[in-house]
Amino acid sequence: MRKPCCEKKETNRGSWSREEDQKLSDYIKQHGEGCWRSLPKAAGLRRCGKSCRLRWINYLRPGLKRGNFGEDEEDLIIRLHALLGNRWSLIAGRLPGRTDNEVKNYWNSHLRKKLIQMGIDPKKPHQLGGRAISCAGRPFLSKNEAPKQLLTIHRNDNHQVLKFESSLHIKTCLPDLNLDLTLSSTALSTTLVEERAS
DNA sequence: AACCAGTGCAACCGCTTCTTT
DNA sequence: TAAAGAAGCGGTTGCACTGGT
Repeated sequence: MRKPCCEKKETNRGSWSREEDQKLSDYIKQHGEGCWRSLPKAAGLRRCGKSCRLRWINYLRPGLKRGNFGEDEEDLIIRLHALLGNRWSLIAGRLPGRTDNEVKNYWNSHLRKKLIQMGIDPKKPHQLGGRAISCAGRPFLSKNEAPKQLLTIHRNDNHQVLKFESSLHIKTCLPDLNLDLTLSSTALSTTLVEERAS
């Protein structure tokens, strides 16, 4: 059996106070991130290391964008979700200033409903040439699989074929889903080309 | 004004993955 | 190679807030 990451009876739970935020920010600014397990004690916080990490990553880290998602961000999330499934941290990694928790919450509270209203079942696979790119949250890429290098894109009247390395071919059949993707093994940069059906 | 239901989001939990020994 | 510990991740929960009655 693994030991718990902290003694629950000795730690605060629930919402963070300003003082706690300040202590955490100050400590990380001074010593940098890392060693979350020992951080609470060193920073004088009665919190679990996990809790500190979450608080820093999601709310205190500099450069975070707060507030409403833009239309371009929404589109990007929808497309990346179709491609990657519920891999929120990967999706958030493509949205500067957004966190995985924020993207996940936004998907669950806004985008899922929006898709349903549009007649798209977010749980059902987006059919891409008979190959599901995501199904019930499962991505077409396996969990340990690095994004493939996109080699070519062929466009036809109402679909496009994305040709990846290792002979992974994807045909998009959704008329309003026009992707211009550039994928590499180290980073996935995505440029979206809006060609919505008028 | 009080109550209730719905919603959104911050935080927690437990499992998985990664790293170190 | 295996085991143990740390970090990361996604699902879920709980609570504050809001709008309707």
